[in-house]
Amino acid sequence: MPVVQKSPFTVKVLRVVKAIPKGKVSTYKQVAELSGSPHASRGVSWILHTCSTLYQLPWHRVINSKGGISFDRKSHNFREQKRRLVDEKINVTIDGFIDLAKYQWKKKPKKIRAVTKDPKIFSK
DNA sequence: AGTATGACGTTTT
DNA sequence: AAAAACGCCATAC
Repeated sequence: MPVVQKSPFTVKVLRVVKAIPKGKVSTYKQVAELSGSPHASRGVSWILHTCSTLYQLPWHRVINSKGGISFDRKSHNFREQKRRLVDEKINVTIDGFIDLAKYQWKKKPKKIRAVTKDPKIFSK
């Protein structure tokens, strides 16, 4: 059994994954980006592979960028992931695809402001 | 220190 | 349009 040591990257990934709200999904790529290494999607998958049970992660909410489950359709993992998603009221096709436009988690859009500070801008 | 492995993603055939 | 090639990154050994 691989012993899991927490590197800074690992810690971030765990934090991000745990932050995915129920009923939403994210992608390996998105998790990598939010963890500060935009091209580490493979690293993310590896961490999920090794740490998901140990840290009780909502690993099922992480799918690939095509919006699909990255397991073989006949595998036990596939069925389990699909079941857990459906349990959260997420629509999953028979082939394990999810509508990203509908279910993808959008992280806080960070309030925009400032431009509206001065009312004169709007008075033409 | 170098090679191998992934639940990936993108580009090129 | 499907498949292969290529790039990428963190970790294991």
